[in-house]
Amino acid sequence: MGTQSNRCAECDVRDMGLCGAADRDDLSALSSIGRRRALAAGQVLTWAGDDNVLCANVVSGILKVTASTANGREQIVGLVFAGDFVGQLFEETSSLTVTALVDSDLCVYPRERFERVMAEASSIERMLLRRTLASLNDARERMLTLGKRGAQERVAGFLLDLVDRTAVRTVDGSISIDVPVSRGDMADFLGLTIETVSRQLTRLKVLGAITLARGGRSILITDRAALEPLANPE
Amino acid sequence: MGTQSNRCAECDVRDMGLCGAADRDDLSALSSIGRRRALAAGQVLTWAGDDNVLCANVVSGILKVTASTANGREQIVGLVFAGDFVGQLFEETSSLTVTALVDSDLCVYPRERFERVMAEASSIERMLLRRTLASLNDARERMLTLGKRGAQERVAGFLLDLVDRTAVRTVDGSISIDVPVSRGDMADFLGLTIETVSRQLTRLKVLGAITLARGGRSILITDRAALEPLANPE
DNA sequence: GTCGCCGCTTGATCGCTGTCAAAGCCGCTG
DNA sequence: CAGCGGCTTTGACAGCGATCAAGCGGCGAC
Repeated sequence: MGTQSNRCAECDVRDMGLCGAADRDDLSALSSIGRRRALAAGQVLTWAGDDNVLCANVVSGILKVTASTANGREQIVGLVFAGDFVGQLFEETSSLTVTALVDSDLCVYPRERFERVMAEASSIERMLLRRTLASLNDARERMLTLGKRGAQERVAGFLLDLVDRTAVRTVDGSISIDVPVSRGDMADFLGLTIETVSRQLTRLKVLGAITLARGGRSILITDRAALEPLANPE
Repeated sequence: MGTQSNRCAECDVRDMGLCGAADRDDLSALSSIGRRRALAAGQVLTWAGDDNVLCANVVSGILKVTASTANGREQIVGLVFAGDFVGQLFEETSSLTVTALVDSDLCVYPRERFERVMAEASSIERMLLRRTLASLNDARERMLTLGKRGAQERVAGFLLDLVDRTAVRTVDGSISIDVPVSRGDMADFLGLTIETVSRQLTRLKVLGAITLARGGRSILITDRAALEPLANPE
């Protein structure tokens, strides 16, 4: 390890994200500048304010991207999953902090070299454009949530999003989901406080829509139909 | 008129935005599918939920891009100025409504044809990628505002942004800015209500940081230094 | 097993912002 | 010039979510 003996061909995300769209030549160009890197839960990849020297593809795990105000309040502005790309291309200094939420593996590139490779690799450029447009749509949907939705709608909507992303259907009609983040991260993501998130979850529990387990980290959706109108009330 | 007799070469935004980066061949390809279109203030270019058939470059004017919840609450998720591109590429149906805030001129393209032209025009693709990345950064900064900042910070910050974008310095130290939107739009943009925005503005007036004129549509920044800490408190 | 820590939950209270309502201001029309 | 209508401002009040402060519970260390 340490070298790029991990060729892209045997990468877990070979068919996902940027790499999935790259043709053979472009992929080998990418592969020559990438380095594998493991990040433990809680470790930071990039600090806001630092020189913006790297970007990466996520091979496994989940990262959070946070923005923060001058006086230290934090907002999660994006979650990054396996196959996703993370980094602020074309910016000299980074305004965002990127942190691993769970143990994660990345394929890290020097930002400027990545940009130069990409300029010659139109298949990669095209894919990145598509993904960036998709991220922009996500961001806009979340702006709507942060600007106009109440706490109950935010929490219920978040659970439904999680279901669509990582659902594990169980024997009876219920759906089990693992919440990959702490209550604090959930609150930062939703623009709420820990306490409000917790209260909304117990409200949902009392309503019979969900049950909590494993110290709140595992949620069983017992009545999805009840959740929908709470997330999107008439 | 009605034809593309308005060739790109004589366009007001020839050197801005997408067109500014396009090389000669790419530009003529683009020019052959674009049509000029004027939009009066208040007119809608695209409705959320409709088939997503077009995209455009803004030649002059200002548009707002809004997202809305099922029960009708609206959030402005972006403002589009001269030289900017607007439209949701690669989406079959649009989730956003685009409305002119002031009389505007656009260069409108059929979305799918634009995508096909772009696929052959890497200079355009590259420029669009850069702009989309910049929009994403904007969106994330705004998520921080919507999630974590108070009303005073939002309003003061909005004014400072306007100053940086469209300042008209006057004789004494003061700075005059035209607010291009109604109080209602300002509120939608900031995730507040009309009344809260109005109250914050009069608060700034009482503090001596600004004075209002023209029914609130023109704002004189009399003490920018006082505004900064209100927008970004320690 | 038991202790201690950390994250989650629950409770009480406060303040900000939204809501509802009315009045003011300005430009426009006739 | 008078009257009207839309936008803005101001006021009173209520509600939601933040804040402050205990409890609770699970998990690991010893």
